[in-house]
Amino acid sequence: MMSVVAAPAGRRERKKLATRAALRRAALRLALRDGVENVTAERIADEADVARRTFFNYFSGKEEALLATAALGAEAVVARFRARPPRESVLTALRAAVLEVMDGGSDGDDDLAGREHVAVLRLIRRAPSLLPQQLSVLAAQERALAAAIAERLELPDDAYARLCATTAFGALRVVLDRWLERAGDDVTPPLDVLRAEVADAFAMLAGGLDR
Amino acid sequence: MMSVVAAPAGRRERKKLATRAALRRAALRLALRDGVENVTAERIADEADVARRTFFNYFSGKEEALLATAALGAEAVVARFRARPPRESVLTALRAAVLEVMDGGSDGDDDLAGREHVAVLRLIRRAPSLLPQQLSVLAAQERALAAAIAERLELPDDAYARLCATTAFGALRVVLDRWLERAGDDVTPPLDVLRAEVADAFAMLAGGLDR
DNA sequence: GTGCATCCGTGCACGGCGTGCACGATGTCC
DNA sequence: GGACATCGTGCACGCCGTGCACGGATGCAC
Repeated sequence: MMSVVAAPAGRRERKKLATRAALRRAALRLALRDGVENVTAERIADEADVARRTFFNYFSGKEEALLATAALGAEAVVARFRARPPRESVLTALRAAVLEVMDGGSDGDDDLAGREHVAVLRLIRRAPSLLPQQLSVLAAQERALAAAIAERLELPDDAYARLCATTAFGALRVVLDRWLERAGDDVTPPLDVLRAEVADAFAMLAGGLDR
Repeated sequence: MMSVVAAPAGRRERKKLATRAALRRAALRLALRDGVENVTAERIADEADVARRTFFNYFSGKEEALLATAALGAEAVVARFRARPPRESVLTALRAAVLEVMDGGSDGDDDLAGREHVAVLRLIRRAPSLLPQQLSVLAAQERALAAAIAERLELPDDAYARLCATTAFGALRVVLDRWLERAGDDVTPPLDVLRAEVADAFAMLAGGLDR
């Protein structure tokens, strides 16, 4: 089974995809090796063997290049949600979608995408300069998720759909943040705990937050 | 009754506060007059009659200067929440805090702060470059709100407090966004509708989101 | 007030950023 | 294989954000 994105058609399209991916991974590699603050657009371009100007044809800045990896994860959640059977309630489908993505999304790549995503989240925690852009990425996916929820309910995009989408991604952000907080600098924090806390958070949302 | 911030003591402190406020309002004035994309750090500094270098002593960039106005609103919500009687449930106190801030927060200033805040929110809708920073401002206040919730419950800062804080600000963001969306370019959209939708959103959160 | 320590505003310089533009190279279509 | 669209690249420009050093204003103790 192929990834979430459709297969490219012509050679031109394939090369563009390859260049974009090369830049994205070059940015991640440099940030992990030298630290986020020492990454410049020029270095990323050199690492990917293209011109500085070309880098800016693909990304608006180093932050966007770094967070492109994180964006893939958020997009995957939306895609998985759309693939869930329509009989499930919204929150049930959302919880399942999140857990599927965490488990590697049935990619055969030894969950390489998942490891990269966790690495990016760690970078963000240490480099506050990336936080605004990450939140922006999530906000963009919130809109997509709200549209998907509205389709599922066969209702127009209303307050409920938007609220669900925002709340779901918000909960995900809180859970991941707390998970990374406790994990410190360990190589691989326990995944079971993460899964359990995701389930807990969604249960709170479903049952009502008031106390 | 004085504003949320404590009164300044020495002359030095007062001057700093005045300079910061002057820069903040200068930024807002320029953005409203010339458009966000035509605002530069140098113009803001000139408008406030200080050097460019001085501007950067107060704000890290034009976005932070513009969003300082919005940050005041978010901080006010947290402050009002802390002032609510501890007997109220978390969501009840939060809803009341939000509505209090919307009603001008008992400032005698003819709700000038409120008008400025709405103006900034309009700017953000038209200028996507401000969105990341706005979300970052909200995220910072989420932490403060989570701490306040934890204190109220006399519990350590746990998942519930964080989830409540994130969800509350998320709901507020969604409601405000939809409100501005429908209002278009009207001078002053109906406030009653906004109040009602805030109440609706908090009711959804309290009752549980699942469908 | 006088002296002193501290803090603040300012100018300068520098490297990085993001973009408009023009031109040559490469893929695409018939 | 020729016309056309698209992409990569170099160049130039203005803006950004910061380290540094210096002079003036402020606060404090006496």
